[in-house]
Amino acid sequence: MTQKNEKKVGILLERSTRITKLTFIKAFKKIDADITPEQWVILDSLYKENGQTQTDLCQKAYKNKPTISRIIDITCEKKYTKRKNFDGDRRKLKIFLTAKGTKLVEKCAPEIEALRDLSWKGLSNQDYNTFCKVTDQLFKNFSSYE
Amino acid sequence: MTQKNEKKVGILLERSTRITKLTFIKAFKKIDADITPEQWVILDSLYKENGQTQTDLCQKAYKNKPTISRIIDITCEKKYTKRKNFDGDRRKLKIFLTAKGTKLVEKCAPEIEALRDLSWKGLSNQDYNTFCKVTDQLFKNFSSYE
DNA sequence: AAGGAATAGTTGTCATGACAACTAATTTAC
DNA sequence: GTAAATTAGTTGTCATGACAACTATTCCTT
Repeated sequence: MTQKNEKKVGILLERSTRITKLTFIKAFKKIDADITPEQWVILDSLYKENGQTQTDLCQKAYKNKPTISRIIDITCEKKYTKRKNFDGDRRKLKIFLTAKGTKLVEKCAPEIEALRDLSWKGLSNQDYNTFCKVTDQLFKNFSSYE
Repeated sequence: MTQKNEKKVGILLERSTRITKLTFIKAFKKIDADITPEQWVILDSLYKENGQTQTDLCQKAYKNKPTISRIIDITCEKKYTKRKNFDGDRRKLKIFLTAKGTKLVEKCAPEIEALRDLSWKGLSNQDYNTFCKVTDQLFKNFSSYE
């Protein structure tokens, strides 16, 4: 394991995550979409399944509740989403994409698709599968830390 | 490529990055070290090579200049680092670890080492190599976007 | 030598992410 | 039925990260 100890998982992940996010930022700017990568994650999730609770969104996006709440504040302000009461449980809210939000998602989808294609260029299905395996295992390994 | 398009690189990276960072936060708390993961990256870099410029640190950490400047503001306030003038170029500063900073790095090192070991548990050298290859390729792929 | 371009670092602003704490509502245990 | 525990979402605070803009300094071009 000595060879691996020369490489830090953190820096590899940070680097990749950062440039991925930066590239998404550029893409949105390129198509003149007023949205951040993080907001996109939420809107895209709602596009697939509209009317989710904030807790649903948290879990899907691996984000914490305060962060989700704040992102939704902003997407509501931009009129991309709307908060509605959840029938049967007064604590919960349902979050809906607006027509404006739906339009935006559809506008962005081709460019994001292109980004996805770009990201895996020069890599095989096997590479992808190993990447998934590694990220899953990292998640498991760190989930057990204390 | 249709299979891969079901999976988004962003979310995989985000998830892994987040839990990695969270685990580092827990580790520092566990050993009662007053430091964040991001600050650690800077201190560790200085431990290896003391007296670097901020730009050096930026490049090594894949962070932008304002962020580095702010992190160093805080590490200076905590007395872990000190800014000094760079002989021969009045624009530049050299950043040094203090004795307190050095002590902190040495205090943290075993736990961070243990985290490193934990992170790769259940994964092979081959997995690691593929992970590196994938993250490098992602970096390259996105660096070419526009 | 002079002026333009590039560089090092800083400041402002906004967004996101972590933790802690809180309120209100629901669920669980007795 | 009641009280304790848990849950959904919000607010506060601090740290980080992005972009834009800025000042001072150095480098490059003419």
